[in-house]
Amino acid sequence: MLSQQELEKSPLFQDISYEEYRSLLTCFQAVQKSFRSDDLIYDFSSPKNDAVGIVERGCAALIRIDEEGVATVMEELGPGGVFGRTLAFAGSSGDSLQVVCRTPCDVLFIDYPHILKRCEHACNRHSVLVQNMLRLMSDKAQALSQRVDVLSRRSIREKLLCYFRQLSERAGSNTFTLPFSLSTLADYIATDRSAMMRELKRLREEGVVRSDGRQFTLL
Amino acid sequence: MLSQQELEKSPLFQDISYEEYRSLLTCFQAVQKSFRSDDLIYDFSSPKNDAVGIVERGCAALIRIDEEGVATVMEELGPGGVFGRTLAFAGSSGDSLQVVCRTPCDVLFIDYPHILKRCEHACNRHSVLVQNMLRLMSDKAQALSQRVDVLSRRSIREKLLCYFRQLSERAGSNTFTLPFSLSTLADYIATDRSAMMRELKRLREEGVVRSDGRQFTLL
DNA sequence: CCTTCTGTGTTGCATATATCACAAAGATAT
DNA sequence: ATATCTTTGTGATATATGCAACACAGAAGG
Repeated sequence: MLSQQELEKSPLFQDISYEEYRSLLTCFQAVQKSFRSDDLIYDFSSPKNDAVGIVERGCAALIRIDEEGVATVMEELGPGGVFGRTLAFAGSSGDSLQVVCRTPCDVLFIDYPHILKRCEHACNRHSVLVQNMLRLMSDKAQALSQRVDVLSRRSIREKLLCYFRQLSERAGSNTFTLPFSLSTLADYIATDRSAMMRELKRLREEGVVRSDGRQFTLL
Repeated sequence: MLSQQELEKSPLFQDISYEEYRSLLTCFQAVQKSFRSDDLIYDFSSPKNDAVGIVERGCAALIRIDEEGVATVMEELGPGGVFGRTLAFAGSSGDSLQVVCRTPCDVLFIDYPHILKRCEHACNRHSVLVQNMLRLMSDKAQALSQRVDVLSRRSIREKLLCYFRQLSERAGSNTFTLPFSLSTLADYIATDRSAMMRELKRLREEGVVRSDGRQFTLL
């Protein structure tokens, strides 16, 4: 349950009053849970719940682990991040898909079909919520598009540069900070870490980028 | 302008009457246009319009062309397909992004911010439309997720198998048909065509798949 | 009919990338 | 402080992948 102050910051409950918020929680059979770092938030392999999760506070990550145990970061989920079976990955049967807590999190679970169904009460707050949800889904689609943009590049060099340009654009500056470690970055662009390090060194030597730890500058 | 019959099939205007539909078009300053094969539907490089396009009928494709002129299929857009600057690709400055007509198309262009803004009339049809739009965006997110799932695999072999499993699951059968040519498939999984053909041959030889033209069977 | 184009199938060769292995620096916990 | 991690950095080697080139079939179009 969010406090009144937290509610105002919530991307999902924007423009919704505290009273409306409370009645909506009931209406949608919503459940809010808190997690600590490294907690398992959600496991797609257990087919029990078809709920949708929305990150209200903190950070989480969607991880895929394939048959050989290789882990890949599929998505980074900040506040407003949405995840759920219905809107992700058929999940090639063999591998497991999990949402893992990065920093202490509040996550709201909602029965998604309930949102898409027309409310018999035709309640006004419902439609505001749907509108907010649409905003979140647009953001998600955009984030995924950018990911595809990076992954569809044909070499490590191009992948790195593409991702750097995205970060630089987001930061509004030539200098920016990686949201995760270099090891995770290799994972994110779906290549071998050592190969990526080599390419990174080359980029530095050629004067294309400058880097210090996780801080980078495009030249 | 859709006919009454077409309207019922439209994914965006589901549960909306013909009268409501007509008043919505005005309300959203929507414009419907028709295209023929190979027509350029939308170009992201021209920053004039921030509209969102929805494919009502026919098929289109979102194509990226990078500095060196290499084209990559970013998305296949069928009926219900959504595209627009706000919900895709920052587009690494250098390369151009276009939506191209595949089969004769009807496309509806809507001013997107207008949808996300709250309607001062609080009209009921508006909220139904938002709900339908949410459904479309969910579908889009799901499609993009699956694409990421494929692209994040580390070898051509794994990419192919992952994609095949998706198609097989979608078809509900071990046998399925590719939605496009083998050449385009290479493009879709972001690898070299000849390298893909080689891997495909190996898969056939090892008895992992059977294939005849665009028809495949997983064994 | 011939021409032109796109899709398919295959090969030799160069090289980018993965694999494995090791070492040092920082982080975290005991 | 010590031990145990993870992260970063680098190199030698094997291999997967990209590239260029060619041949053939079928479709589309004049």
